[in-house]
Amino acid sequence: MEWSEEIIAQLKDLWAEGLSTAEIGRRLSITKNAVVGKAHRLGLPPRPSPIRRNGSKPKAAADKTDTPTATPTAPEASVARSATPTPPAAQPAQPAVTATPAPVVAQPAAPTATPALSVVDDKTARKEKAAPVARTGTKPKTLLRSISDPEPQKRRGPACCWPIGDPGTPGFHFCGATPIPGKPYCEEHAQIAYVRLRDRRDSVA
DNA sequence: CCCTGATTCGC
DNA sequence: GCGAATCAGG
Repeated sequence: MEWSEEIIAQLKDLWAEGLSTAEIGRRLSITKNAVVGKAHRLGLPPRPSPIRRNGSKPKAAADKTDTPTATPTAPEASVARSATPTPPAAQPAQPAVTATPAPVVAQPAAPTATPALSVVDDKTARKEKAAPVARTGTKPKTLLRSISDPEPQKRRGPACCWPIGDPGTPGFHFCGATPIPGKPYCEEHAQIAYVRLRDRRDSVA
């Protein structure tokens, strides 16, 4: 895996967005393991992990240089590391949600120089069976983050909010095309935006 | 069973 | 450094 700056940037962004590792992986056309592994190496803030491995390892007992209980006066500043910008309506991305289409807030792989778009259908191959219609009540508005918005929205009509480029980058902007009624993305991007779960199990064998 | 993320370890 | 395998909790 060629972890270019762009990919890493996207990973970070997606990670910060609160997407699950598997979700990010799907979007970047990589495995969740790769995502997690890289995320850790990058020193990204760990997200609510359901577990905390600590028992003994049957595989290999990594005998480290014993860990003394040097407890260095651990502070308590550990507040909610999430501290998400909290978008207008929809939640950032609740990992707890199951069978959910791609979080509207999250920005998928930017079409610009991103293999995901070309390969995404490879593993995800959305059959378009279950229309990822926004959950009743959860109206995905055009939640723009605190990014530099050159043109907020000249037009009043809805615009595809598919992110082009990376947030924070000078050339960053949104698709802006006319979205599908009921969806925040245009038909083109809606296809790749809404990726249903339960699919990459069989791919890998 | 499904999902999730974390860690370990061979490469 | 990378990621599959594995572990582990909901």
